[in-house]
Amino acid sequence: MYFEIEQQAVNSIKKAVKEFDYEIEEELKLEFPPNPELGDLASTICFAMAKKLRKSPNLVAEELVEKIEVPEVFKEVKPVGPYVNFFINYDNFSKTFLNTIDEKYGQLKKVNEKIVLEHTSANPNGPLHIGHIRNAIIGDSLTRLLKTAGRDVETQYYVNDMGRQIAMIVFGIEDLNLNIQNQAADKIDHKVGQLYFKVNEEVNENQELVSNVDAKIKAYEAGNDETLNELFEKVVNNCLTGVKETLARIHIKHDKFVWEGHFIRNGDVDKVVNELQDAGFLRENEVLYLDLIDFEIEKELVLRRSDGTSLYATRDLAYHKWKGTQGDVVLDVLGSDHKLAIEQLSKGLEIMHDKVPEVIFYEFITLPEGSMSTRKGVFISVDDLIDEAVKRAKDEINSRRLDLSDDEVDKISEEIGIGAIRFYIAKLSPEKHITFKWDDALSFERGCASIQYAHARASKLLKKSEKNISKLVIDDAWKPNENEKDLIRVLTKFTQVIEDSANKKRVHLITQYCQDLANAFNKFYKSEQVIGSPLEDTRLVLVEKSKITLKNALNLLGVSAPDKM
RNA sequence: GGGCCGGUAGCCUAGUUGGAUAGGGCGUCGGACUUCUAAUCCGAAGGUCGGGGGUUCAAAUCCCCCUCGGUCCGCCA
Repeated sequence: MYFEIEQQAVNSIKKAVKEFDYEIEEELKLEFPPNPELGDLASTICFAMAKKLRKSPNLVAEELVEKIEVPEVFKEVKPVGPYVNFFINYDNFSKTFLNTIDEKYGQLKKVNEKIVLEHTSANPNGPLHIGHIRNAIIGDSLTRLLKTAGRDVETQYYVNDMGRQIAMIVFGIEDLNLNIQNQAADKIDHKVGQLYFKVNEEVNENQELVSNVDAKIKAYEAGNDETLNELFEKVVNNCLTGVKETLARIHIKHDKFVWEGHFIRNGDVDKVVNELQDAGFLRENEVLYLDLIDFEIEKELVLRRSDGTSLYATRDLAYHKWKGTQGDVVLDVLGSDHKLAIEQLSKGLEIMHDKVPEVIFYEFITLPEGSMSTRKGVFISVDDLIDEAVKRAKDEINSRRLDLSDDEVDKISEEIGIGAIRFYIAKLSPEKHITFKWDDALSFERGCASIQYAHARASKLLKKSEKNISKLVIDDAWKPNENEKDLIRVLTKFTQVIEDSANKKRVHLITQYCQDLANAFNKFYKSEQVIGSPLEDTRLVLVEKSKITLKNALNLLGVSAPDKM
């Protein structure tokens, strides 16, 4: 519906512009004026026209507006300084618009584009910590956003089973007599992390052990020792089981888990090395490396160690080459510390004429004391973060509601706790560095809880009315008042916000929309009587449509919309 | 040393393809619960957009210098 009104406005401008000696070069885009008093849509075309016509933008705006035939949905079009502003006629428009909103509101038309999106991909050497969660939340929110914007998205978790970390753990089990199950922790991934930490301490004290770890890496890569292979796989699967549980709790599920070892066993890694060799970009100097000096990257990319084994980058190259065959776009969510690595990798892919990934980078989350490290055992796990969030939410509910059953309290505190975490991460633009503080992350004033609260209020109201919502009809004579108009105005923006955020691949724009929508709804709720008002049915429809939009908007962020709070 | 990212009210932050009074939130201060849940609403105070130069009719936004913080420059991943 929004796109249709925008189109009408654009057409009316285009038609009017024909009366001037001016060619429109680019596709006309409208924007939202900074506040509703200035209208609902605005065009900036007069700046460009002014240059060609050698008149002031303000004058052009006045002349242009005179030529514009006002389309029916608008009440008026007027020049405001250099802008041409359109005012929606809410008396006519509101009913038609609200009737277009159904459960699918926000879902845009399918576009023919398959995206392979890799996110999280944390090493399976311990539990997820709050550094990883930013990757997971950005990746998952982006997936939801892109799907809603009509793209076909497949998510992948790249499993680093061949790295030094897993070899360390296997070494700990085989040679240091450590056992995963004996570690002091509840969850299996935490047990793996504990064991990894212990092996690190041992190896740090006794550097000769490093060669034993190297031997494990080499043997696993060779792949002839069945028992060893099984042990590697068992360690990784153990850890992954715990990681998947954590992700599931914050509503994240990957379509595929792709093991890097796969690309060794199927020969893709060798093929990649050979292909680059044939292309003439490989040099040898004990190690085999990719020389990128011609591409203005001074740092060479090592593809084989002096003992012949491959490196992370080698396997990643094979993985990305394959990913390029699986979709139209390869999208990676990566910490900004990977910038150089991915640049090198992209050059490698370019040399092979393969698809180069598009990358969403995010800056680190650090603790006030400094950065986190699984190796040193210094981190806050996502499980601990969730537990704390849910606990705080529970205290909050218990202080407000005494009429709920224990089961209800548990369910709601889980929804609110998870929401607070996801919202906190999603609302910041990814290039912003975060110093983690509990109180910032877990705020229930405003923030996510107030949005969920708006939804709960809407639910309660609909239930309390005891009417058959699907049968309600909007009063033909309804002329929305200011609070109603403000709410409708925000509702119309939803599809535009989705399209815009999806094009920019920036999810934090959605959080602001959620906040705006909740604010508009809460204000309406506070100021206007619904049940018992002469406009009861009409307002109930408005409440229901707001509820749907709130729910769908929260869903883009992986946040659930409770019916009670 | 070089590359990349960030610095916006007491705190967190949006806006960075140049254009409307720099938009939110927290906190502070003052109001609103006999009325559909006050996790709410209304109002107010609070800004040298890190600093300095420059380009422009117009700069938080573009260019140059400086500064503070993060990060990368592994035969780690």
